[in-house]
Amino acid sequence: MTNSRVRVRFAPSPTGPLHMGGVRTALYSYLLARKHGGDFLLRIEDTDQTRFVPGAEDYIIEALKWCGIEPNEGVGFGDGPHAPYRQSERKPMYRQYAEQMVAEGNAYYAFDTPEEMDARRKEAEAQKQTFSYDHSTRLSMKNSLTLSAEEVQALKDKGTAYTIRLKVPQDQEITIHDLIRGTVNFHSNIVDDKVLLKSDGMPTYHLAHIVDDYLMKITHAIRGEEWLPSAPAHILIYRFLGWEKEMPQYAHLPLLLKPDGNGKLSKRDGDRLGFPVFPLEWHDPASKEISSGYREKGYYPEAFVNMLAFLGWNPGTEQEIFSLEELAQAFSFEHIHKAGAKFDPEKAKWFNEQYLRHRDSAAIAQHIKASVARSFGIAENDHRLSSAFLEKAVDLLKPRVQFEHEMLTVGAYLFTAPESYDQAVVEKKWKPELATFYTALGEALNGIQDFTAAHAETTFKETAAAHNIKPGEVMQLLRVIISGQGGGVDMFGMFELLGKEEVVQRLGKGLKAIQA
RNA sequence: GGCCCGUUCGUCUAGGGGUUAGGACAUCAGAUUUUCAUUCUGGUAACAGGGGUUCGAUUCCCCUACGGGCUACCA
Repeated sequence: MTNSRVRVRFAPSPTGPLHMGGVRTALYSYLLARKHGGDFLLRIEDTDQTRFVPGAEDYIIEALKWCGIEPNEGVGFGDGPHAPYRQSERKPMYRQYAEQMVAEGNAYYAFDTPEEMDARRKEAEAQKQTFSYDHSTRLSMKNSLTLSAEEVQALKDKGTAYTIRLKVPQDQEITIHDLIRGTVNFHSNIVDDKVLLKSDGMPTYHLAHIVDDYLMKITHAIRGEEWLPSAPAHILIYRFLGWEKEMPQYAHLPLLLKPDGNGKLSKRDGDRLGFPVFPLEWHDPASKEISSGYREKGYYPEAFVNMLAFLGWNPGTEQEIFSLEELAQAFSFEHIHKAGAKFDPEKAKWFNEQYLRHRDSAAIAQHIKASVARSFGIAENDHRLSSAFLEKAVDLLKPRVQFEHEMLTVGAYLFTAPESYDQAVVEKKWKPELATFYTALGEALNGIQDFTAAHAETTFKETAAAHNIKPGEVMQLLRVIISGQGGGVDMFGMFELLGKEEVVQRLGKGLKAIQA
């Protein structure tokens, strides 16, 4: 195992949209593969036909693409040497391994019907116990352990539905070596006889993932902590199949927890607390319900991935901003925290803010151009849509927002003249005798040849001085007159951006509105 | 209930037998910006509890408490 090529798989079930915890699992898997120059593959675990959700598989593929964590092998990514990568299409491959275990006495046929199982469970429940199909009960059930070979054959010939169950040996210590948790011991008596092959002929997760990991030469299996309790059964299956030496190294990741209270992060928490739990917006085909996504909320995929990487992992240094490539280099299991991490939506926003700050203004300008045009009804040839104008606006707005789309709301006054003026400021700062000053200022501004921020500021100060007015007395109201708001971007920078005509025009209009 | 995993500031975490227990988010205060935001500076704030082991435990061991996961012919 040590010398073989690193091959890591991400194996989600297409039962709905991939949630951010799943994306994190995919990310860590990708990072590990990338770090070692190995393979990262996507396998779709669709063995439960009753839970199939249309669109879920495409969603998973699109989400991985958006995040930039693309498999180099598997469903949606050109398949590869081990095709097919969809377990439903691999159905014929699994049975023989289950049968092999039956033949060798490590598994058995079970003919118990769902109704019979239910009855047993209810019975146990009545006595405040939990029914478990295991060493203690298997001899009281209807299976090839309790039935004669002839009876079993007769049942099978009749077409009676049956499952194949793992025959867990008694009184054994099963040890698993987890990459994150170290050695974990289980007693075999508490491991139940898991179903390996369902009555519809499909394998369960337990059998399927092992057969596929073995066949696909997987070296590392990274999955959520919820799988730790079934890991001993998985070890047993590898052992019975004679594949223990080829068994991938398991890593059980801590869970993502809700921001408030306790418990694992769920879709509900997102709705309740107003943050996305899915990478992409999801339209549920059955309920028609829409769940928000990081992409649609305006997150950069790089920021989303960076944030996700830090939920349970750290580089051991104080650096927090990492590109995907840097993450791949720095990634290691030693730095994965063992406890679950409460998700903090505020920090997620902070990551986006960092990426926005460092993004090239020209790129942002280009990116928001269409929505600026749409939001403010600006025609294609208008100078406000020129890259020069947009870039300056972006520079002004950049330190004030966490998302690009906020520039349109926070900085609306840069694109369109105000319709109303902050009343509180007007009441506080307006005095009729100031009218002469503002009128004079308009004229002075209009006289500037080169209408730069610096010239506008000088003119403003000179005009104020000439009128015996301290800048502080008229500054904020001037801002309100031009932008409608008492606060905002650097004022003279805004003047330069808007240009002389616009500023003078807004000044005249604003003054009139205030005096009215 | 049983089994397993876990527990450092409000949150994400670093650290590790002897430290002023470090950083980030959030928060508070000051400076800058005559505003707001940015930026800068500073502050508040943590080793769950109890036993060991040890010259010395937050760090190692045990117990307790608390939290989480699992306990399906779901993954």
